[in-house]
Amino acid sequence: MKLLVIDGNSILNRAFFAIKLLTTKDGQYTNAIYGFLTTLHKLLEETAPEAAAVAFDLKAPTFRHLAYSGYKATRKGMPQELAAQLQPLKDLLTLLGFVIVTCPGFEADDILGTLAHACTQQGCECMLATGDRDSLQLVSPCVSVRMATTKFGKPEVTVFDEAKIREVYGVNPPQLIDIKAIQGDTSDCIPGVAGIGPKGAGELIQQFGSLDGVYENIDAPTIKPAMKKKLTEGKESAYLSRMLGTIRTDAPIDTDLTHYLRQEGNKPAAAAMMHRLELYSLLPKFGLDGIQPAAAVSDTVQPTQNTVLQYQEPADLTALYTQLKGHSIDILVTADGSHMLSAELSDGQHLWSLHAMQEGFLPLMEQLLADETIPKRTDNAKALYALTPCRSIVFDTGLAGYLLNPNASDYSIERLSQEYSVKPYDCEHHSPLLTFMPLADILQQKIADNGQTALLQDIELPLAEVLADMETVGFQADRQGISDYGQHLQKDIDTLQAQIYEQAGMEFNINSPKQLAAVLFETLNLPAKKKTKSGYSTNAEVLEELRPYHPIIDMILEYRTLTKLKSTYCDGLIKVIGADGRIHSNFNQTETRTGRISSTEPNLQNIPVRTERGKEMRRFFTAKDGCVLVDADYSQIELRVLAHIANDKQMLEAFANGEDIHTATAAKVFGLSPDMVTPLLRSRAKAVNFGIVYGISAFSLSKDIGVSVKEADRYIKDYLHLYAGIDRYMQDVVEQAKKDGYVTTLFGRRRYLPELSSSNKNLRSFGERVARNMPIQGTAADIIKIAMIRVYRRLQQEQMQAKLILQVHDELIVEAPESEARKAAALLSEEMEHAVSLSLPLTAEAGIGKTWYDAKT
DNA sequence: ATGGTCACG
DNA sequence: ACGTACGTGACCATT
Repeated sequence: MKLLVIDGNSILNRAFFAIKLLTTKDGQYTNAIYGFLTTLHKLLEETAPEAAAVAFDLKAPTFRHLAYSGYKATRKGMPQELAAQLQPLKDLLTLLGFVIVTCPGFEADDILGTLAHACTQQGCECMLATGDRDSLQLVSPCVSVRMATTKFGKPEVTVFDEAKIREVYGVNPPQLIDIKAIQGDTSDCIPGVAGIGPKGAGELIQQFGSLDGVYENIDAPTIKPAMKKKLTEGKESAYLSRMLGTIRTDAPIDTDLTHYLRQEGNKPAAAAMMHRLELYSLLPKFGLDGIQPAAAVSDTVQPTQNTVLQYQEPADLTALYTQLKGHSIDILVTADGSHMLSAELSDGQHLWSLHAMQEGFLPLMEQLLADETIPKRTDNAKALYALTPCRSIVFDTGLAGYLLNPNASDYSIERLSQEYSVKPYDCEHHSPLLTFMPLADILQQKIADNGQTALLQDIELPLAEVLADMETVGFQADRQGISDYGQHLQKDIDTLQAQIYEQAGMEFNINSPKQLAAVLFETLNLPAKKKTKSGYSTNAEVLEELRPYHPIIDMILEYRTLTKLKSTYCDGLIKVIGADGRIHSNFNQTETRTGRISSTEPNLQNIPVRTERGKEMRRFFTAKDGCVLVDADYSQIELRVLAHIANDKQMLEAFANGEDIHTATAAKVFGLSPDMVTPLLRSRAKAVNFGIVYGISAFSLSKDIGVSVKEADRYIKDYLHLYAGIDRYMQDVVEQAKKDGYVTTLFGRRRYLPELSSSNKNLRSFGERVARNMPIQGTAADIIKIAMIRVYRRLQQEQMQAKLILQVHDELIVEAPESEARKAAALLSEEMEHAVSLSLPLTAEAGIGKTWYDAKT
C-alpha cells in the first residue's frame, strides 16, 4: 500500500506566500487554500496513493518548544490573512475525504515522521509531501519526500529519495540531522555551533560520519585549531541542536494505515464549499464538476416555521386561481436563467409547486401577477416585469441579498440558500422538496433588522420595473451612420498604421502592449518609465511624456484613439442593434458595490463624450420618427451630497448661493476674489474636489495636476481647513466604519469593508478610501434611482407617450414625441431636483435634441 | 482566464 | 520603503 502524508502547515504556508492575496467577494481570503489544493492535486496525480493523511500543527507550544525556551522568541505568528484560511481548508479537506491528523505537543513533521516510521514497520511505501527541508532526514528505502514549491502560481514537485539526497548533500538522510546540529537553522531557532555554516558542517559530517564522530576525532589533524575551538565551545549547543532538529517518530496518533484509505467524502458539500470559496477552476480537479452543490450545509438556521407541508399534485390550474383568490396565500415566483417561470404556492398547510410545462401555467401566472390583491414574492422582479405586467410584487430575494451585502457576485436563490444556511421545508411524501420560501422569510427578516425595508420596497423593487421597461424600449441607433463613421475611421487607421510601421522601421502588432513596448523601448530606445507586472507600461500617461522624443508617439496615441472608437463603439454597437433598429442594453441592478446600476451588452454608460471625435458617436443615438430626446443631468450631485452629509457650512453656502463650486473653492483656498481665479487655479481646485470624493492622497493629486507632492499636500491641508465639516466627516466615517464593519448611504444602503481589518496596509488604506467614497457615490445612486421611479410614474400618470430610456449615473434620457418635448423636459428636471430634500438644492438642467449629441446640454 | 488599456460617471 | 483616488465594462493579446 502507498500512503501519502502531507505537511499541511508547510504547504499552506508556501502557497500563501507564493500566490498573491485572493479574496472572495465576501472578503474570505483564498490564495493559500487555492495553492494548497493545486499542489494536492498535482501530488495525487503523480503519486496515486491508496491512502492519504494531512498533518497540521496545533497552536499550543510543542514539547520541543518547551525544551528550549529561546525557540518561540523569533517565531512570528502567522498573518491573519493566512490564519483565516486554515479552518476552511481543513473543513474542505474533510469533505473531500481526507483524514486530518493533529497531535497536541507534536508538530506536523513529527506526524510525518511517525507515519513514515509506521509504514516502514508495516512494509508500506510512504511519500511525504512538504515544503520544508527538515523532513529530508526521514528518507529511507521505503520513504521518499516530495518537496513542493509554487512557481508563478503553478505547483512544482521535486522527489527526494536516498540517491537524490546523496547527490545533493553528499550524505545519507539521517546525517542531515547532524549537519544541521552543527550549522544551526535561524528560522527554526536552532543555534548550532557558532561560526560554522553549511559548508563546514557538511564537510565535517562527510568526513567523520556523525556528530559523535566529529567529537571523537576532535584532535584529528584535518580539524584546524580555529575550527576545533568553535566545536569545543559549541559542543553543548550542538547536542541540544541535534535534539531540536530530530523529527520524532513516536507521536501518539493512529498508526493503523487502513484508517487513512481514501474516501469519497461528501461531494455535494465539498462542491458547495468550493463554490462558496469561488474556487471554480478546482472543481474538475477534484471530480466535482457536474456535482450539484449541496443546497444547505449548515444547521445553524432552522426554517422559520416548522410547518409540515402537504404536497399537492397541481390540479386544474384555472380552478386553482379561483380557489386561491381571496385567501391569504404565499406565492413565490422564480425565473430561471432563460426567464422561464416556476411558482411555489402555500396556504400554510399545503404546498403547490408549479412549472412552466404545465397546461395553463402561463395564463394562470399572468393572472396572478397582474392581480393587485395578491402579494407575490420572487427571485427576479425585473425578469417578471419584462415578461408581463405585474402588480404587488412585494419581495425579491436577489435584491434583498444584494442590499444585505453587495460584496457578492451571485444572488441566485441557490447561492443565497447556502450563504444563509436555509434548509428546505420538510414536505411530506416529497421530502425534501426544495422550496425557497424559508429563504425569502429569512432575507425579509434580515432586511427588516437592518432597517432596509424602505430601501427595498420604495427604491429597488419599483426600480426593477423601470429598468425592465428601459430594457424593453431600447435606444434607437443609426446603423448606417455608425457604419459610415467606422469606414471613415478605418481609412485613417490604415494611414496611421503605415506611418507607424515606417517610423518603427518594421511591421508589428500595434495593439499588443508587449510588441509595442519592444519597439518603443528597445528598437527606438526611448526612455522607459513605468513598469507593469509583465513589462513596460505603454499607457497614454507614459506615451504623453514621450511625445517630445519621437514622432511615432503622436501617431500611436492617435491610433489608439481611433481603433478604440472603431472596435468598441462602431463594430461593437452595430453587433447589438436589434431587428427593431434599437439597442436593448441590459441594466444590472445587483452588480456594483456602491448601489449604482451597471449597463452591459452593450455598455451604454461609457459612450464617448470627452473628446469631440468621440462625442460624434452620440450623433448615432437618435430619437425615433416624430420624437426627440430629452436629456437632463445633475449638476455636481456628488459634491452636493457630500456637503449635505458632512453638513459643511462653507460648502452648503457656496451651493446655496448658486456659485460655481470649483471657482468658489479656488477663491477660498487661495484667498482670492472669485473673479481673480484663473482657469489653471480653477482646474486645480476641481481636481481637489474630485479627489476629496475619492479619498484623496497627496501623491495622486500631485500626479493629476502636475505639482509636487508637497504642494499637493498643502492644497489638501488648506482645503480641509477651509471645509472643516468635510474634514470631520472624512475622519468620522472611517472611525464609524471600523466600529461597524460597514458604511451606509443616507437611505440605508450598506457596504461591508473587511479590508479595514486587514493587516496589509495598502488594503487597509483602500478600505478607508472606500469608506469615505461609498456613502457619497451610493447616496447619489440612491437619489437618481428615486428620480427614475418618479419620472417613470409621472409619465404614466400624465398619460404621456414619453419613455425613460437610459440612465448614466447622474443623467437621464427620455424619448418623447415632439409634442410632449417641453413638458417632458420640465417634468424630468423637476422630478430629478425634487427626488429628495437635502439641506441644499439639487439642480438638473434638461436639453432637447434629435440625437443624444444634440440633446446633451 | 488574465492583464493592459481606455471609454464613461 | 512602498504604493496611492472611487465606481464600472469592452476589446485585444496572451497564457
